[in-house]
Amino acid sequence: MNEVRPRTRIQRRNTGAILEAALAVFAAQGFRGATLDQIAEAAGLSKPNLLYYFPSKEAIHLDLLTGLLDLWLDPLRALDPEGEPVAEILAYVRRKLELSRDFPLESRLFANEVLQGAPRLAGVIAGELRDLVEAKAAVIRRWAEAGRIRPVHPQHLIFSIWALTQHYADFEVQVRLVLGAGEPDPFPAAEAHLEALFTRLLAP
Amino acid sequence: MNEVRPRTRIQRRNTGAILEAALAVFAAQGFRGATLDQIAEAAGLSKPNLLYYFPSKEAIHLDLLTGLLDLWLDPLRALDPEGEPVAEILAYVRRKLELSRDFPLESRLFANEVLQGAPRLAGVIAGELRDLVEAKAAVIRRWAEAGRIRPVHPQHLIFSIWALTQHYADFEVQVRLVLGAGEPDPFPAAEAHLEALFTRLLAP
DNA sequence: GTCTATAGACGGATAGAC
DNA sequence: GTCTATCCGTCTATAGAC
Repeated sequence: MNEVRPRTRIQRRNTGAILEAALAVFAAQGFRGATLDQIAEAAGLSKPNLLYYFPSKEAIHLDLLTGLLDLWLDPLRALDPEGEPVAEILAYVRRKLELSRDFPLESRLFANEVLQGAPRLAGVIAGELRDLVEAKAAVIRRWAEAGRIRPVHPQHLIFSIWALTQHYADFEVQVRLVLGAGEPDPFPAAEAHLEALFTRLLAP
Repeated sequence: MNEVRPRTRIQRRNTGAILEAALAVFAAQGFRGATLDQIAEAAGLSKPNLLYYFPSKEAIHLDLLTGLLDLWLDPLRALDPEGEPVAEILAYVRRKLELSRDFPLESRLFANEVLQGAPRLAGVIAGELRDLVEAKAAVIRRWAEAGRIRPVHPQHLIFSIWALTQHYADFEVQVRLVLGAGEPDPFPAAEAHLEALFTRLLAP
């Protein structure tokens, strides 16, 4: 199921180029919309050569998704129960927005997958992700009960953070078109806006 | 480019069945992922018969997208410059969340399209939608300047409303899996959460 | 209006030479 | 490891009988 173990320099370079090319194509077209021709072209390889490194289109896609998960969950993992509540949540928002800015393709790959029913990620979402959210929701609930933040539904607070930050990656085209040519980089204003939003929501 | 004009009852029934079936399939699989076989099957027609009513797969998709636009923009159009600011914005949030609850397929059709670069909607987004947002942003800005709501970036406020409400349709699978079987309908809690969020953000 | 049959193009994957 | 050639399945769309 997995790619050729990259022992040599050439193998490392080629599997890397394939994954990078595939990320761009899958993010822009979805799994079924992407073709091996496009990926091979973008990676600078022939189609059969690409299939020398990965056994199938599905295998490339799965490799990308699984490789993505840690990047995606780390910011939430870093939420520190011992920290100052509002500052911790604002830092989480900031880290998540940075992911949208620096890894928009990864965000869109993930969005494509969930949007189409998460056929390959349902297990991880119902397992690993759910457990992590549960744990951090408990932290947020304790903060609220201690009066250190205003009362809030913990899970829906987390959904809000995901929705608001990922929107700037997943709907980037719409954001830019609606703002127009005047404001080329929407992220600074987005960061200020989200900081104000969550501060007013949470600060007791 | 368009479908057979539905003069007879049979034609009206069949074009309706096709559009309904196509909405489900396009929403779940995206444009390229969807096949005419799936749509025909879901509509209870043969594939050639389907192509008697619409000239091409593309034409069905375009019909759905254009038909969707009014439904999608009406809640924002209804934002009343003469109303009470916080109540008006909360009502907009509520209407938008109702769309996510009652028309999740439409939301996912739209999300698929924007996510993949809005190839067919870029014109409308940069034109009609941008103008509408511009106009309503001006209203919000005046409210803020008059001290009737707290100062806020109008466009990013609107993006926030889109992101938060559409998340419950577009990422519905993830929301349900993370919440688990305990809470079968996430919408009541979502509505309460969003009402609190925007009230605290905006109430002066 | 609806069907069977099929054309014609494309996409994933493999064979086999080098 | 990389290539050319190609197999085979699937997909959109059309032809043509009824």
